[in-house]
Amino acid sequence: MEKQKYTIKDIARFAGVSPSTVSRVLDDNPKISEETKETVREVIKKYGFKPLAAARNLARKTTNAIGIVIPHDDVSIYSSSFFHEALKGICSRLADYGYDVLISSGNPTELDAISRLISTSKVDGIILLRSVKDDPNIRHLRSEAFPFVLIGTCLEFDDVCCVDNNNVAAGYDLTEHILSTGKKRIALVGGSDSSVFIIRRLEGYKKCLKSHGIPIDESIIRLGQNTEAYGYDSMTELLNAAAPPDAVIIMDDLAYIGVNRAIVRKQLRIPRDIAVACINESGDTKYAKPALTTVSLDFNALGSCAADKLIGLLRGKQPDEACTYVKHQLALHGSTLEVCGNSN
Amino acid sequence: MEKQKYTIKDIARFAGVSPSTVSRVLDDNPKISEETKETVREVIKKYGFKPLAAARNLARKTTNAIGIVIPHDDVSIYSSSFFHEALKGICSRLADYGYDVLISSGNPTELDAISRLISTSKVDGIILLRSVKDDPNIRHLRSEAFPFVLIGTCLEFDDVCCVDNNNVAAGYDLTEHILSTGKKRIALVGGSDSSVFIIRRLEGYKKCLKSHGIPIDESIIRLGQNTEAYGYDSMTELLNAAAPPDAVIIMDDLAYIGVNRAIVRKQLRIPRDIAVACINESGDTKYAKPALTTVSLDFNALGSCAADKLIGLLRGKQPDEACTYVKHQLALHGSTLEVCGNSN
DNA sequence: CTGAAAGCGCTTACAG
DNA sequence: CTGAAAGCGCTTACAG
Repeated sequence: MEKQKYTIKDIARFAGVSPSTVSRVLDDNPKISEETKETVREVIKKYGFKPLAAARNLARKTTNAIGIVIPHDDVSIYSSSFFHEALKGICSRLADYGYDVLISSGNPTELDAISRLISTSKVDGIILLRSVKDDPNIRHLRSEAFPFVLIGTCLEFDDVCCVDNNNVAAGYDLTEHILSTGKKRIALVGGSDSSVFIIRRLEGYKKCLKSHGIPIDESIIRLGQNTEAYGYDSMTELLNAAAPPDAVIIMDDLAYIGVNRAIVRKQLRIPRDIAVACINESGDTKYAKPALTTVSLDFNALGSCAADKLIGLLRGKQPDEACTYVKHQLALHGSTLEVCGNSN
Repeated sequence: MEKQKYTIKDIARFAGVSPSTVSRVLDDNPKISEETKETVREVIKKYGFKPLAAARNLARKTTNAIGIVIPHDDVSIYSSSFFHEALKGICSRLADYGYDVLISSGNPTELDAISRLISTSKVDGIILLRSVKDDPNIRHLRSEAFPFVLIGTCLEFDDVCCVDNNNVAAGYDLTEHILSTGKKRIALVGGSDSSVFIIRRLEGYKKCLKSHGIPIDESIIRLGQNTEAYGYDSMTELLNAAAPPDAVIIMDDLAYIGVNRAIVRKQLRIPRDIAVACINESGDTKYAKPALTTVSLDFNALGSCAADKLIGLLRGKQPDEACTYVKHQLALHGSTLEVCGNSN
């Protein structure tokens, strides 16, 4: 288990140059002649030499790592594939830049984890996987002037670097599509209205109705929780009302199962009696029959884009815009389109 | 943004001792007098001094970090809360030991990520979040004699350090409970029979039937995939058969929705016509009506236990047993017990 | 119980 | 274009 077999000195000796030169070759320093580089590279390769991170970091006074804190209390953030996908996007992009990703469980709170990461100078920057209203983590990071990027949207400060789905556009596009199929009365179900992303999807929905001259009926907007139970109860109420909707947009994936159950129970046909669409597809929505029209959100891209942006910050590049939007995809299927047979 | 304000030299000067002494106080070295410790600690606290990790690691020739690789292709591993919970367990326990957790996306393969972690000596050990049959990762780690712990069970080598749920017991206990309610014909649905944990749950089921003198009917065992579609199709077939089961155990959470849909469609009463139970509860199973009897698996404990075990290995402690089992919990509810009203 | 000194394996002005 | 030397901030035999 001799981990670090060779040091830069060994390589220098083998290659007949000085350690300084080896170091520069490692860095691809343009001042070194191609000839020397070739020789040294061969030796490096031959012996499988890898510079020791700790030594390099100490000499450079950098950590070459960024930190991530695991949210610990919020089921909705990881119950879909968000957490896993975003993490993957972050890690693989940062690996390209040669950065490590340090992950810390927010113990006892996320703020503690963040303070620890900063004060022990273990990371050069932080990626936040979510934010809440009046977020203490963001406040702390700002007050420390510590480089960070938020995945999500920050309502309080408009200079916070963030990467997000364009939730306004997602809400708008889906509404637009459903209207184009001839439906007139689109209900909204599921997702907490204290979540920023839900608020923004709602915004897009309203904007679209307005632009079509359709009045907004608050009685068919049911934002509460992203759970099956909430979806079932809300949808049941809506369907039992005097003027039931002819379409429903589910605002987040987990509510879908409940909404669908309410519809099945009423023995309604999808999409004839009621069109169904969902923002944020997931395991739950994948096997719907008829296939479910969704807005699919690319969480992996969210992660890699956040990584890009943070690296930019660390290199002193001021971002073009504080918030970068990642493209979403409208996936049109039988639940809003009268095409394939209903094989329930 | 002056991250590292003070060095050990500064603290030594302020405290009127040598850097060596400060270092020893940091380590709580027993040879240092309590008096000196007190003084130095106060200074450390006063200036908020934290030793620079890179310097410490270089001097100690250790990384104080362990690595984790994100599985990238297997939906079933993270679609439940497994990934998130296990990660949390690992991180918070390792933080207690003062270890960092480095996370790497398996890019392009997990094996690449592992090789990278080892060859750049960025971590002292690795925790594997899963294994497959004839696992190349395990083979590589073994051949390098690199310390690692597997979350799961390794069938090939019995000296591999692992932490797992006792899936045999889980299958056994649940079967036992259902038999105790008077049911006789228990079907098994969902979960891939190439997964080790499914194989072991099956083993427990068979063992229990055997011990009760009940013959095993392979025709009511449907192991294939952990998906809603597979659950629905299998359950439908089972219910349409000449001798339908009077109970069903769903072998993994994602198949539950489909199984339930098949039962609802047949308008069967739960548990009177058919008792339903599921191994591994999740978001999908939480809102069932009547409430679902489940074996709940503590993924967080799996993570923290794996952390304990790896730290043990790194400290040269040979583990008492290669495989440690984490306790599961049988949660008995209306889906197998004739108690609460059916509010479906 | 404590300190002076060497060393961990790199990087980087500085000099040539 | 390259090398010698100092330094990054710790730890740890060694000596007392």
